[in-house]
Amino acid sequence: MEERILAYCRDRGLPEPRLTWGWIPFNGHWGIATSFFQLAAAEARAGGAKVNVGQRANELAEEIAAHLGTPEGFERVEAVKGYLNLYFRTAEYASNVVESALAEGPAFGRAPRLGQRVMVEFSQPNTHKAFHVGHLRSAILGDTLCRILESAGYDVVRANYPGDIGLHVIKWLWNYMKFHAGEKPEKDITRWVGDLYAEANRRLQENPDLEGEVRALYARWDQRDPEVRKLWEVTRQWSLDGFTEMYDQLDIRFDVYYFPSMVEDSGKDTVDELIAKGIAQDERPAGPVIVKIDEQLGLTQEKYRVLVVLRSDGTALYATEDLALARLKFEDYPDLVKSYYVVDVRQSLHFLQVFKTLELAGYDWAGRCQHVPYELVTLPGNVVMASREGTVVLLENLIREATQRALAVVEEKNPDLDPAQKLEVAKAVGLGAIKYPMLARENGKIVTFDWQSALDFNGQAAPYIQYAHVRANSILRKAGIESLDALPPSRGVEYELAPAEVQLIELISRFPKEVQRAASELKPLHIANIAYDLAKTFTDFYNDCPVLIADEPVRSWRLRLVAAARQAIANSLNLLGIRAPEAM
RNA sequence: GCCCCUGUAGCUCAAUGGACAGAGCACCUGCCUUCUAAGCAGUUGGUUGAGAGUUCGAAUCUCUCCUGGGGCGCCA
Repeated sequence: MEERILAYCRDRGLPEPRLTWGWIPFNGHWGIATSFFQLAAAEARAGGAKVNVGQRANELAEEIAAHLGTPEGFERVEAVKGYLNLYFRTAEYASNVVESALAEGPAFGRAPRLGQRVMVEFSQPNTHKAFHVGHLRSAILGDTLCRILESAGYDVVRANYPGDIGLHVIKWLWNYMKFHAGEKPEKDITRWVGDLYAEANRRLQENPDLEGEVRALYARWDQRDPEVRKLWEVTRQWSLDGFTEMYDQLDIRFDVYYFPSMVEDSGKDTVDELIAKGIAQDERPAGPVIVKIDEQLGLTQEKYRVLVVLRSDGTALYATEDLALARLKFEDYPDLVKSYYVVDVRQSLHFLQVFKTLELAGYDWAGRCQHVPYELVTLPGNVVMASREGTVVLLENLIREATQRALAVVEEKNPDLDPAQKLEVAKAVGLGAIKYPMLARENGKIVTFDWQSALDFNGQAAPYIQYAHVRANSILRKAGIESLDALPPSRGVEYELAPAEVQLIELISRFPKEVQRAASELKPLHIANIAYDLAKTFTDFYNDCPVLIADEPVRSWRLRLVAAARQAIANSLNLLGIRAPEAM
């Protein structure tokens, strides 16, 4: 097609146009479009004469439309306001889209394997602390990115990096040894652990004299006191068990766990290496070990500034551990083409510094490390969630509340459902309602959490998309179609499609491209958008186009379309980590 | 002081540099004897923070301001 247009322009002595194709943005029309404003403008520049570009573009579009006639595979060609619109021969394309969605099934939208491995590190919760809604975004964003990258053809390693050492752990241990010795968590491990941490802080605030005891305990820790280390191991595991419960509920899993405690020593080795290479400057004991990155790079304007890689007392910092962790990841998986860090935006400079320092140290994989920043989840009034301030919404509470609320709605809407299924639906809906708002906005935008909108199951939200899936499923069930094999055979489209049908097919056809785009831009938002658009368009179809009572051949074709739409909706929900219930 | 992000309808957010800037929430008016009303239809609502520039064309790119948030040598 492009060839013919280019040839036409050559023949006419027109400048070579740069054609960019897009979809025709009108509902119910299916095809591709390009504009001739650029060509008209180029022509005007070359000619030097004053012309009305818009008008000339339309003339060109009309000329070319006339020249093309109606090419093979297209139904209609028209020129409108400077655009050349090529309408697909609907029947043929519609059939291709629906049949490929049905044939590929759960793999619809998935790209062929690339044979390339990437790692995504996400959800770095602190052991010995509460898990609250503020921690949820990294977990959900990271999980969804993994699903998207996997679908785009990558082999994905899902990594977690829980903070298992530091002052907060010592405070917790101190409180436990002094006031809770011998106690064990029963259920709600994470809540119990979090409460003890809050209690520790309260005690220390009420009686600052006790901080001496905490410092003493820290010293014992540093000297690797066996009793302290043992207790740390046991209690750390409690926390991790609690996290695992939480991740299970959220349908999130990990392939590998890294811990600061694993890389504390190797981090110090890395710092020694940096000093030996002359990259880091050792100012101990008067000062810390630092890397003057801008100076190393010969920059006159400050960009990377100075990274402190080791405290003056020789103890490790976050940066110390991150240097070693980055190495460890590439030791474990030397073939990583990318090593992503899903961490909040406040650490942008930190990662810029760490990765640049590793590059200075000569590690060629340093350029493959990439920070994927996201903004925080705050409470109304821009209040940051902090366990010490008590300004948190606990994840358990949110899940429980959302699930209960969803259960109440199911009871009301669909009382005949099997009780076990009601619970299933409540979980799917409750969790979907929690996840969707975290994914349906730019990573760099703050999510303000409030109970009312978190528990609103109406409108642009996961339950709406799930409901569209349920309706599609319901039609097929009533038609007696239990599996795809029971669908009427494919005979192509033998009637003129309604606008709602064309629109639905167009969206289904766009789904695989959106997966690619979401993967290359690392933006789950695109999937959240296409999922909602699919649901919305299916609902329009549902209202406009009866299926079960339609005459043949309409009925048979629409049943296949419904099955294809159900598949596309299910696949998009799956990428978001949201379950698609059969009924609700 | 330097750097990053952000600003779109009353609120929360969308929008490959392109056709009338779209949804949801909220408000108001209707629609269950038709494939599940967690739905649908309709009404109301905009000088895309301001100003300049690039471009045939700018919410989108550049510059200068302004608003809000964040970061900047021993916190994580």
